[in-house]
Amino acid sequence: MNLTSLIQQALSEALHSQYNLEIQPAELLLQPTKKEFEGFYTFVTFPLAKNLKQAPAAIAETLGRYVLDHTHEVSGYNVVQGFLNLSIADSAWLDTFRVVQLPDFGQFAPNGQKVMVEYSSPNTNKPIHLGHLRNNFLGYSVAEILKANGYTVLKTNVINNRGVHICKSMLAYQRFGQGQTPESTGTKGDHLVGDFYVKFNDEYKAQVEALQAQGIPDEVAQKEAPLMNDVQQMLLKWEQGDPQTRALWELMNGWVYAGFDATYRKIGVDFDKIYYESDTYLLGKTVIDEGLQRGVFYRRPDGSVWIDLTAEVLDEKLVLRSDGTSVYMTQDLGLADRKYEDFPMQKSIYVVGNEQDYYFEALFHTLQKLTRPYADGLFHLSYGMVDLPSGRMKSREGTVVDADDLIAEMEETAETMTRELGKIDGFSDAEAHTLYHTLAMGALKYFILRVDPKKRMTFNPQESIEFQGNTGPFIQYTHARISAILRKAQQMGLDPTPASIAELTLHPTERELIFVLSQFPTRLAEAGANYSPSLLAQYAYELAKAYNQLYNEISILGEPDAPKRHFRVQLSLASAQTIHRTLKLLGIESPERM
RNA sequence: GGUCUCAUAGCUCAACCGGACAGAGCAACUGCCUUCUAAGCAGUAGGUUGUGGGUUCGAGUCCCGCUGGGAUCACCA
Repeated sequence: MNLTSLIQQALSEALHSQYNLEIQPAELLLQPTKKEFEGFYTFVTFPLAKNLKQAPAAIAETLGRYVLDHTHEVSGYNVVQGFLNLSIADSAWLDTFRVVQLPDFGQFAPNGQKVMVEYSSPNTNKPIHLGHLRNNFLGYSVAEILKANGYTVLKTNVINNRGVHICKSMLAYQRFGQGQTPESTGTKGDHLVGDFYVKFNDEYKAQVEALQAQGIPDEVAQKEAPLMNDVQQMLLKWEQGDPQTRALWELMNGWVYAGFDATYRKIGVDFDKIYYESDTYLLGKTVIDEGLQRGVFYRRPDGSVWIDLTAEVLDEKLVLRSDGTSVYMTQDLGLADRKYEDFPMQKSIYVVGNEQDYYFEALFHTLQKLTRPYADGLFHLSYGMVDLPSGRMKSREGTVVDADDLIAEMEETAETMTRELGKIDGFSDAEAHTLYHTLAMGALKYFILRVDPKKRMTFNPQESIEFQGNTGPFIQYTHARISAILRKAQQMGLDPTPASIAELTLHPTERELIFVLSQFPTRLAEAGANYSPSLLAQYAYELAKAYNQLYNEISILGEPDAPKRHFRVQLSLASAQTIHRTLKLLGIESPERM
């Protein structure tokens, strides 16, 4: 039993014996004691005052007395108004530490539940940019966190590889591509295709302006521009399976996939299953028929199909166009069924920006009305947009921060700083470059993941490459620092593996560190329940901080007393391992040296 | 206009069912490397939590109003 539940148990008994009050231990909430007070755990007695008809301080005093007398883990208490602060005996801290050292500490047993996490879901026209990075980092981390919480997780990626937008790139390539390839131009495939998408928009804009100059009104000009007609033609050909169109489509998509793969590998995210929209976009039509038959949907005179969600405080939503072609909703209905066939899950998480809150609400309500067995487990992990200090990223204004560029820049910074600090003595070139990449990704991922996913965030390129303070590299540094100590300990013949620990008097920083270490499972569970990597990012920071405080106050290898020295080496090992595990759940690597 | 959402130190972020004097980092200023990695540690300064009410032992947190951002409400994807 861990310390928290032990104390809850004791308090529950105290309430029973002193006040004849029955409260379940788990309902007696403890909070960490504020630093300015003595103690580690605080129990608030205000809520009990009315019930027990006694002053909060008196209740705290009574409970404190009882717990101190009956629980040997509690070594003291003090009362401030209605706050009961409990101090913990060193022997109890050592017991706690023994649990922390166990190999399965913080590893939740399989819970038999399946969860699908869909994330990334790019569009094959656009190389990955900063906004996508938040999606990728979040999705990956949430999936890993859920695994650690005992779920069986399937990571999926739905690639939006068809439609008008793709035809735009294809058309521009046909007209202006001159047979270029990623190889011939030395450009990553996704960037090459993205360039043609931009090219299309430029040419199209020019045509529209030319028409406007002839006095043709805006809307007409936009529709009548020859390029737009050509795109519609091409889309039609694609849908009819025209071999030439399909061949070009496959060629260009192939380049994009290769480019995405390279980026995914670089940022360290992966998927168990990839869905291509070209394979699934027709699936929804049978769902439409089913919905019509069951009266969930209705058809308007023009042939379009709708669902009435006004009772859900939404609106009437179109689910199929009057010409019988799919809208987004149509596809997602079909895909939802397909996902469940492939992986019968209890939960299905869609990692998508909060601009689509309304859409997902409508989608989920629709699936509810269709009484899908998985409908209750659907969850939209809605995250806030990433702003630049100058405001929102706008592709039209060229203010989009490209992921590949950003990472390259951060690697350069990492290299500069590492060299300045003279930290690469004894590194081979390859090792040094691995380190720069590890640090760059650590800085970037931590910078993005430490913010509550639900909140909109500002990405300041200057601050994201800071390596000091509350940053990824600070935590990585702590890991490297501990690794150095462990290497030295090994040379000295000190065995860091868990062994019997003598009864010791602990230093305050040791107690604090054990306390933080012991919190790992709780924090992991919270992060899982809230789908929030930021909780773990914060935890990693607290842990690194606690270790560094200890490091500065007491000597580890220089400790003359052998049992103490041995204990501190073990404490160091447990700290390094827990930092490593926490960072791993965030998708961040822990270097041995830096 | 309807709906949703956000507003905390100069900047970027915290604050677990409502709990103690609202915490970190950056930036500014002070100290600490002949001892395990100073990408570190310790400290100073910085706040009427946008604003006005309400609920209660207690409100950054819950409710209502106001102000100011953002998103969304397509037979676009």
